Amino acid sequence: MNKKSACLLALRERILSTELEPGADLDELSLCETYGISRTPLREVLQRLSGEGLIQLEENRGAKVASMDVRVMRTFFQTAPLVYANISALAAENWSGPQLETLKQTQASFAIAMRRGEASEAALLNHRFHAEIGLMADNAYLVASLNRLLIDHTRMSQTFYRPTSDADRNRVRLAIEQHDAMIAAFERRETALSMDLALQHWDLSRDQLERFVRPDPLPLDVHSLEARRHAV
Amino acid sequence: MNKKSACLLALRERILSTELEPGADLDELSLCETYGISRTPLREVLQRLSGEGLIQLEENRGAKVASMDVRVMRTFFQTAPLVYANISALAAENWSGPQLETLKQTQASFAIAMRRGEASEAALLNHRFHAEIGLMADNAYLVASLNRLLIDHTRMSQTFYRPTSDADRNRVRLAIEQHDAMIAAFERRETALSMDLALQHWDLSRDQLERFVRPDPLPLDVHSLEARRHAV
DNA sequence: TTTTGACTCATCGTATACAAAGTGTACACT
DNA sequence: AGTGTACACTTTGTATACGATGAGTCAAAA
Repeated sequence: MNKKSACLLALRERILSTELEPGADLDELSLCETYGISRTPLREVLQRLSGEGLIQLEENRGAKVASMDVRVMRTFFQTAPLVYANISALAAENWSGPQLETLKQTQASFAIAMRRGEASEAALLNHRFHAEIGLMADNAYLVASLNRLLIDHTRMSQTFYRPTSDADRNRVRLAIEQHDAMIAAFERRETALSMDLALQHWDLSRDQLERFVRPDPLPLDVHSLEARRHAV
Repeated sequence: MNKKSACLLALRERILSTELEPGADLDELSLCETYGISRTPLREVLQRLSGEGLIQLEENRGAKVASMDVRVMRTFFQTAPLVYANISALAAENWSGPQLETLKQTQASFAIAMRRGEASEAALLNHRFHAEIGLMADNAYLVASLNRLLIDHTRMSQTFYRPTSDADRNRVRLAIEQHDAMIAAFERRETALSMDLALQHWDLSRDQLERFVRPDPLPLDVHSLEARRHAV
């Protein structure tokens, strides 16, 4: 029971951090050994992960980490702003109890991880931040979409949290500021503003992600390569 | 493998048709007997159903059919038009291959079931109709929301397919016509029209569902009761 | 009479053993 | 030499037995 949920948590993180790469095969027996449980509970964990969209199960052919082909990318970019904006507005409207406090703590941890350069940790905490906004929205239907989006978003954004230039570092700082602005908007229950901030946040993220999907073309000659080197 | 998926299908239908009522406890052993499989595969089926949002699993406390309390209703009515409209537009844009043909067949079966007064069958075929539109939309993210919505929608609309008045029968006929109009719009890839038709379809459905959620108040005195009887 | 505690029983969770399916390799035949 | 088939091995699927947890009941004490 405890080991099983530990296994579930661990596999989730390993998939989200792309330590287990999209499309990778998962071997039941070795996973059993790793997490010290037997096949029955492990298979239940796999069923759960499959339900969350993190892995894909094929009859008599084991489990694979959910793939991220180019076809789904398009729909990702198409769908994300709609869902993020609405979830954000709903969160401002519906959050209750200690949820905002929890969100603030996650944001604090996120900022720290970022400052320390712990890239994977930062990506997971960013994931958690947005998942918690989903909980605040209190809309089981839309959250289903949100969680699917966040899986791919987190996996794609791995590089984002390993900034290699000042421009990148600025973008990361802006992202953190946007999180703070969102928290403030939620606190005041400013629905329209929350929606707007979510869209701004998305714009930033999208620019970064598109670079991941469609990286800068390789330099054509030595001169542009040199120019590039100084720019970075 | 065959018996297992049969069990999955059957349980899905029994839940959607509210033969298994929201909140009902599910006993593993009796389900094993019913479907002729042992507990291990049955539990995997339950995990799957849980992933789809049809049942809820509680640690050491078995499985319950997903409940439908009033709190989620509100978010249902809030969310449905957004998702249905967008799914419909995407379906018009993205359907491919034999999907439209399949949809037409489902619609035909639906109309027949309706004409024959097979209420449960009609509700399930209506569910399938909209689930197929989800597949046509080809957007894994939004479809996650759609499927959650359809679960509750189908369960709530059980009464809809048992029309008891001429007015109700007219509404059902209109619903069937709207399905046909949607198919035509998809066929011509008319995105905007498809979205509009989905919203019209939703309006019709919403009126009916609200009656289910908030039924007409009981008559206050004998006179209004009498008037009511003639109206219906 | 009510409340609390222990005991029993039903039900859930896990491990292991066995059966089935799929895959890869080696050998033979064309 | 290339292809096809058969056999063995790896991996997945299922059943069953046993251990653990929670719920219900009965009795005893306050």
